[in-house]
Amino acid sequence: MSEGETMAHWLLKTEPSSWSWDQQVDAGVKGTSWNGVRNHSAKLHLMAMRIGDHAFFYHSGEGKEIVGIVEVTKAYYPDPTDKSGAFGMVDVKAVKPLKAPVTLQEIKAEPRLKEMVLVNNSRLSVQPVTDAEWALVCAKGGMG
DNA sequence: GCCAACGTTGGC
DNA sequence: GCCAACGTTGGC
Repeated sequence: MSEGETMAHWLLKTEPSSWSWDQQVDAGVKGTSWNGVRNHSAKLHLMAMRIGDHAFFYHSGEGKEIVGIVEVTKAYYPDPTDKSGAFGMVDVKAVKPLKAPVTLQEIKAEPRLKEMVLVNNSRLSVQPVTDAEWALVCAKGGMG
């Protein structure tokens, strides 16, 4: 990353029944590949991620809350589980859990977060998060 | 369990 | 290249 450049922030969504925060933590500092993305918008965001970027780890379905923060440890590369070769993935490792998970309900109740992709396009599995949104959610999560 | 939103597929 | 049908996601 070049001098003075701010790190981008993201949000990664997962069903805890298929991949949970606890599993991410168990994966340790080595991290794991964030595979299985099969959506072109999500792919573009994955491609824009760089090593060191941070992302919220969101549990959809059961929970519906941001539970932790992960860090990108490897930039976009081909996803071997995609036979077509069209999609790729990044590697992420768990950084830390939020002191208090921030629920979708809380996010929707906060006017300053009404532009969050999570609110407006909840189906997108890889989302950009603005610096302001990042700071607000961190504060709500006791990470201020 | 329902259904709206969205992406993908396939016939034309 | 359009669009209807279909499947999936995910909040409610």
